[in-house]
Amino acid sequence: MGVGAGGDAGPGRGPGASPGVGAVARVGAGAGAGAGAGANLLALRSHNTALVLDLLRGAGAGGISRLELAERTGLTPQAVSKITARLRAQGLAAEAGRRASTGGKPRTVLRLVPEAGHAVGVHVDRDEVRAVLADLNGTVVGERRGPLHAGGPGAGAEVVVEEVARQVEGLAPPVAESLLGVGVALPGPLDHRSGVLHRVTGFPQWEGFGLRDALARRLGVPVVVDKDTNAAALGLAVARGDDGGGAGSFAYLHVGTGLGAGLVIGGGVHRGARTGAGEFGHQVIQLDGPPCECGDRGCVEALCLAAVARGETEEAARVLGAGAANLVGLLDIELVLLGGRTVAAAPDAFVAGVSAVLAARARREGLPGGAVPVRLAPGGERSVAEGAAQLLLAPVFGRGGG
Amino acid sequence: MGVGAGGDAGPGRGPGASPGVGAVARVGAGAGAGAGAGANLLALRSHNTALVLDLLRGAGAGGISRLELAERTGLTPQAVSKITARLRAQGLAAEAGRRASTGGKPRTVLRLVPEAGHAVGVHVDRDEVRAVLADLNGTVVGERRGPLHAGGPGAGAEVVVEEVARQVEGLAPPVAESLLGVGVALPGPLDHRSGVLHRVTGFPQWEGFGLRDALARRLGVPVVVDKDTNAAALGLAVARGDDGGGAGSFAYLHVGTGLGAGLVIGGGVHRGARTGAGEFGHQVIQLDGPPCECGDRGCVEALCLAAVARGETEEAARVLGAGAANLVGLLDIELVLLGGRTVAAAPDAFVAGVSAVLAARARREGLPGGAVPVRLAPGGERSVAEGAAQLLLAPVFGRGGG
DNA sequence: GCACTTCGGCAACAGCGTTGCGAAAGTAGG
DNA sequence: CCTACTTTCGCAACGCTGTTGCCGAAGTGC
Repeated sequence: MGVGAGGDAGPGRGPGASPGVGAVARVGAGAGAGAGAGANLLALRSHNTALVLDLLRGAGAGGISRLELAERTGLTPQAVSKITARLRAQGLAAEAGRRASTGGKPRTVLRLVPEAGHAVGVHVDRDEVRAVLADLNGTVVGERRGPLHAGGPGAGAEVVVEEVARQVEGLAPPVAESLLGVGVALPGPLDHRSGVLHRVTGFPQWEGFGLRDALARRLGVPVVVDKDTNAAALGLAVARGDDGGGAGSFAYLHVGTGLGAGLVIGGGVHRGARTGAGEFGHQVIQLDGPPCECGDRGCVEALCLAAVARGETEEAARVLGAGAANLVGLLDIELVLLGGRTVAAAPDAFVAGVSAVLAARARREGLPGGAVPVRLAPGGERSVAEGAAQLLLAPVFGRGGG
Repeated sequence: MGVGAGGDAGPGRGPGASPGVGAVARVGAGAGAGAGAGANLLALRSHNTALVLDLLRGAGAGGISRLELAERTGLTPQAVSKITARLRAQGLAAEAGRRASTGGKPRTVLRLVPEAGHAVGVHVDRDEVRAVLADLNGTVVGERRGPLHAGGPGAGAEVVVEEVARQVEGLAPPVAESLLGVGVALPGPLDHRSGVLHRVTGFPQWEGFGLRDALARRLGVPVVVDKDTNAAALGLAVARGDDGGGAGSFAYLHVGTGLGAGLVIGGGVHRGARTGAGEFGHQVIQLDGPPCECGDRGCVEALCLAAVARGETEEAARVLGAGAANLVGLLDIELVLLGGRTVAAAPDAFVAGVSAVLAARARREGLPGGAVPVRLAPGGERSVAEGAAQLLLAPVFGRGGG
């Protein structure tokens, strides 16, 4: 029944209960990174179990029958029955009514039991810490906010650890069996794999701080850190659903006080060799153009934000569109999503402006399928925190990410 | 003993001999595209077998012992013994001497039997067709060249099919049991999945032609088509070896009569949603700059080639570097490789110029690890054809690509 | 010649998905 | 109400996977 968080992705919490979600989160058995990648039977089971869980989640409250699961996964109905029986025994799935009959025994509908697992997502912003408690569905079942006073010199990163820990403990007792861990999203470059911060924008004193391990020690649960744009992109990827296990790819472009991006390729966040991918803002689109804060010239961020400051929203959108077109051409993604405060101030203008650039590009190329669509990213101010929670939830459903 | 080519990736060739390489090439069991992605025992075996084959290939003539294979894959020695026994029975692997003893029984060294499988790689260029016959190691064991007279209007794509078929048949009888198939690399946009050409540069009359299926029908063996830059990048990825199963990522930038790129992420070629990724040349780095042939303005290709035409190699390299820096920032890749005739004309200048831009970027970022290295792509004029052969060989070793 | 170390295959095993088959639970028709 | 049919789904046996326990094979070192 219990959902022990295992000891995979961070410091464990002592001997957990029966093998639960944690054991599932491991594998992938796929072409991921890592050394060996040899797959054994446990890996096989974990992979298929995660696949089934992902479909159950995608089905939502409506549920999904065993035979549908079999069709979608390519597994035999009997294999699905075994897997779902295990999930029901673990409390992760449950029967939920039955479909209308088509002339025979009606299909039994299965659904995910969202309460079987939880994760905390924390959004550390410039002046605020926002934490949400999400269940397996990603539904927010608790929220807390608090100011962040770490701006002053001398106020080290420990202050942030303490503030984040306070918010987390206020949301969920760390001994709760269903707590998978805590995901923390914050701006600026950092190393996702090691959990070490690098020159986070606005907080120079955090350079080199090992936030993940410090917070994991403090809270006693697994912790994952990532860039805010990656968290937002992950949240959007989950929200989209993507065929259940699809190869969905899109770029989330965030225009706020800065300009960043989160890339989703094959259903998972693409982080790159040093987990620094997605640096969209300092893409040069105007050789020898106006200087940017980063020291280079003609960056998208500098051009776009300058246009915004001048009140020329159309020009800002055109610049953003040029950067997006470069990105689309290089990666051949399917969708561009726009978000952030600046976009929210004039959503239609930005969507139209970026769309126009991509449409012109598609016309020139003449490729079948038409232009890559541009849409406003759904979700409100809480979406980064929700995405941060998905940093822990997604692996349960086989969305390890790159 | 025989290595039937199975019937996976294209029209089969009738009932093959014993299950061989073809059966291995299928799976991945991973996070690839496709619908189901449910993994069964066959998928598991194929995955692990491909992994072992990849390590055997990477070990080269020196070979590798069973225990080393076990360490590298994470499998138990006994599992490796079973897998290698199967491979030896199929003729894909063989014992090759033994290591020096370390106080006990010396390890038996295993090696790949390259002659157990072959693939033909064809490079269709503007005025020439070049075909190579490669064994499992990728070693070229046969080569043919012939002129291509398809430029004239009216000369349809069938002429090319016939010319390619003639070269292939001259190299390898299509009934040879060890022939896995034919890979064809050609310039310009095309759909890798369906094998349909789109406006191949220089051959407008090929628009919409289903080259893959036409050639497969003509030859009776599986055919795969891809962009020339992707083929070259795949060849480079294989040549690098990459830890055996590593997450190697790099960009191959080709500067010839045009400017293209092949992206390797996670050891496989990244092709994107519509298999059109890697369009590096028409990345805009000079908003409202000089017009490009593509109809846009300020593309890298236009700027770079114009600088080359003016004799300003340094400026050309700087422009290329700016594009490469954008790419590195977006994807966080580990390496940039340069190739093509234009680069070959002044290799040091290009490598130095691109390096300088990336070094400056790394200095600004201040990230650990230093700048992304820039190197000249190894291999000569034959490398695209060799890479095209890898389109068939790579899947045998689990390098499906994205 | 003996003790020791290390490699690698044989045999038994647990666990995976698969297949064959039958019980359960509906609809359709008398 | 009863029967015939369809469809779902679980039990049991099966083949195959990697794993474990064990032992012979083949070296080194004393």
